Amino acid sequence: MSKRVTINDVAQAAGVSRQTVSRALNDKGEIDAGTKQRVLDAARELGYRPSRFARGLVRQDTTTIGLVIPDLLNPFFTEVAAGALEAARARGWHVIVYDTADSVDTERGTLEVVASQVDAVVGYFSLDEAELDTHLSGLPAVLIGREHRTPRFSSIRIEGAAGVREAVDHLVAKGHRRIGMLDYAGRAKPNSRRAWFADAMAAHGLADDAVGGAVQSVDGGTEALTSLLTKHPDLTAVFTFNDIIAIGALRAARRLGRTVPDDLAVVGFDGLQLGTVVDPALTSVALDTRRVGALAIEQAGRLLTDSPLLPDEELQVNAVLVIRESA
Amino acid sequence: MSKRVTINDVAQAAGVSRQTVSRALNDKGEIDAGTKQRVLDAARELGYRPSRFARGLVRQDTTTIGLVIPDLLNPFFTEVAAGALEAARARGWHVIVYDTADSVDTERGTLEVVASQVDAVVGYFSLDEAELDTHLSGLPAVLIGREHRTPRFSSIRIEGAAGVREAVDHLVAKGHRRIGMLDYAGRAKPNSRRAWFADAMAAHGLADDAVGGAVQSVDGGTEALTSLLTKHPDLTAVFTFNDIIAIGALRAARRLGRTVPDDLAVVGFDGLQLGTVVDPALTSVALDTRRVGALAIEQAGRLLTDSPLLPDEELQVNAVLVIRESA
DNA sequence: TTGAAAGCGTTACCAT
DNA sequence: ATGGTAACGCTTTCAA
Repeated sequence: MSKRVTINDVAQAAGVSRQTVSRALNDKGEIDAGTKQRVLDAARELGYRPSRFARGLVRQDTTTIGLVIPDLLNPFFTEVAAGALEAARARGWHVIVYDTADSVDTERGTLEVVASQVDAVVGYFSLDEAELDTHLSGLPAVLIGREHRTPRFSSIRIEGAAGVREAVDHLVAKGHRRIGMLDYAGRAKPNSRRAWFADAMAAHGLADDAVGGAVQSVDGGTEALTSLLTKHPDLTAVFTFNDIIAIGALRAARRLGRTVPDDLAVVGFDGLQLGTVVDPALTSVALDTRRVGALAIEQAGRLLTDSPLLPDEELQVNAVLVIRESA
Repeated sequence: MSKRVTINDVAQAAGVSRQTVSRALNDKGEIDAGTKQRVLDAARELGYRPSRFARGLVRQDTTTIGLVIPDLLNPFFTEVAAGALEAARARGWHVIVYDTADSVDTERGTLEVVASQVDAVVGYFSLDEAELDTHLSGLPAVLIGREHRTPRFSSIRIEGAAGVREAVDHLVAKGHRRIGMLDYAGRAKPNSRRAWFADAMAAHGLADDAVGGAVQSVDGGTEALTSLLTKHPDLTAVFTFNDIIAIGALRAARRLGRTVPDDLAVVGFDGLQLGTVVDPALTSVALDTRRVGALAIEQAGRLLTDSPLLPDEELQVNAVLVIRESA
C-alpha cells in the first residue's frame, strides 16, 4: 500500500495551507476562485481522498447502523433489509449489512466486529442476551422478531395470533377440518407460530395432531409435506411456518398429484413478494416486512439520541391474512 | 445526544492513564490483572465505547468496501452481493451495501456519500464514466457487467455469447424453428444479450424477427410475452433477457393455456436459484453469480493495495446453459 | 481571502 | 507494569 496522500501534500503542491485546501474541497466559500481551482487541480493530480476517519473524528455527525441478518439469500430478510435501508437513508444514516451465514460462530465473530464499526445494531440474533451483551459491549441494539428480557435491549415484536386465527377461520369456512402444520424444525423450543396455530385450531374444536418439522428452505418444505401427507393422508389443508416452506409444500403437492387449492389448501406465513410469483399464488399470513425494518431503524435512532423510545405497542407488527390462490 | 464518554473519562474513573486503559481494553498484556479488572469495570460502568474514527485513524488497517446495487429485492443482485460479502469476510473487510433504488438521482446521491465512507466501491452503476468519475473523486471502482472505456475504472465482464449459443442450439435440436426473444425494455441501446441471441439465430439461419421488450419484473415478463405471442402466435420457444422476466413469461404461458415446455419452451438468463422454485423449473443461461461478486471484491482489493490487477481474461464470467424443465 | 493553532479520541513508541 | 508524548488527518475557531 503506497503512502497515503494527505491534505498536507495537496497544500504543499498547491502552495497553500491545509485549511485552504479544506475550504476548497468542502465548498466553504471565502476563498479565491483561482486558488480554489489550483487546489482542486492539485488534489486531482495527486489522487487525494480525504480520510473518512479523520473526518469522522472531527465532525461527529455520521451515524452508521449495523444490520445483522442470517442470510442475504433469504427473501424474507432481504425485504426487511430493504425497509431498514430505506428508513436509514431517509435520515441520512448509513447501514452496514452483515450476513451471519446462519451460523452461531459466524454470529459471534460478526458481533465482535460490528461493535467497533457502528453506532447501533439492529437485526436477527440467535445468541442469548447475556452473550449478546458481552460481544456488543454496550452497543445499542434492537432485536427483531424476538422478545427481550433485559432492559439492556429493545425489540420489535411480531404479533401473528390474530392473523393465524384469520387463516384457520378462512380454511374452516372453506370446509376444511383436517388441517396440518409444517413447523420449523430448527428451533428446539415451541415457537409462537406453532402456538398461534394450536390456539386457532382449539378455538374451532379441531384436532391439532398433524404437525411436521421442516428445514428452512424450499426443499425442506417439499420433503416435510411429503412425509406429513404420508402419515396423515386425510389432510385437506396445511399451514406452514413461513412462505419459503410453503413454496416447497406447493411443489410437493404438485408432485404427489394433489391440486392446490382443490385437493390441498396451503397457507404460508410472512407474505413475501415471492408468494405472488409461484403458481398458484400463495395465500399467506402476511407481515409488513418493510415496516419491520423501518421500525427497527427508528428505535435504534431513539436509542442513539436518548430520545424517548417507541412504546411497546408501536413496536409491534401485526400479521394479517392475505388471500391469494393457494387457499 | 449526551456527551461522549472517552478513554480519558475511563482513565480518570479508574485512576490510571489512557494508555493503561487502552492496554486493558485491547488485551495487550503487560498489565496487572487487578488494574485491568478495575479498568474494565470502570469502562462498563461508564458505558464507554471506543470511537471507531479515532481507532481507524491510528491503525490504518480497516478496509471497507462499498457495494452498490440497484435493488436489494432483486434476487440477482442479492446473489452477487452474497458472493461479495463472503469474499470480503474472508479477507476481514467490511462491506457497506447501498441500494440505489434503481434511480439515477438516488445513484448520484449515493455515490457522493459512498465516496467519503469507503475505501473502494464495486457494483452496478448506470451513470456514464465521466460523471461517475466526478462523483467518485478518485475512489477505486470496479464496474460489474459493463465495459469500461477509461483506464480509470476496472470491470467484471459477463460473457454470454457461448452460453446463448448453447441455448439456441439446444432449442433447435429440440426441433424449434420459430424462436422469439423478450428483451429488456429499459435500455436505449442494443445490449449484449440481444446481440448474442441475434448471432446465435443467424448461425442457424433462423429469422430473428420476433423480439419484444419487457419491463424488469415478473409482471413485465407476463405482459411482454402476452403481447409477443399476440403478434407472433407461431412462436414455439422464447429466450428472455433474464430469469425474472422468464418467470413472468412462464406465468403468461400458463394463462394463455400453453403448456411449458411442450407448447412453448422458455429459456432465461442468469441461472438464479429462484428458477428452481418455479414450476416447471427454469432452463437458463446461467452465471456463477457468487463468483461475480467475489471477483469484484478481489479486483477491488488489488486496486486498493496497488497489487497487480487481475488480467482481463480472469475478469470474465462465462455463462453456460443449465437445462432444467422449461426447455 | 488566507493562515496558525487547537483540538477530535485513539494507539505506538519510548521512558521510567 | 505504567505513564508521557507524539502522531494519525482533518476541520474549526480565531487572527491577520
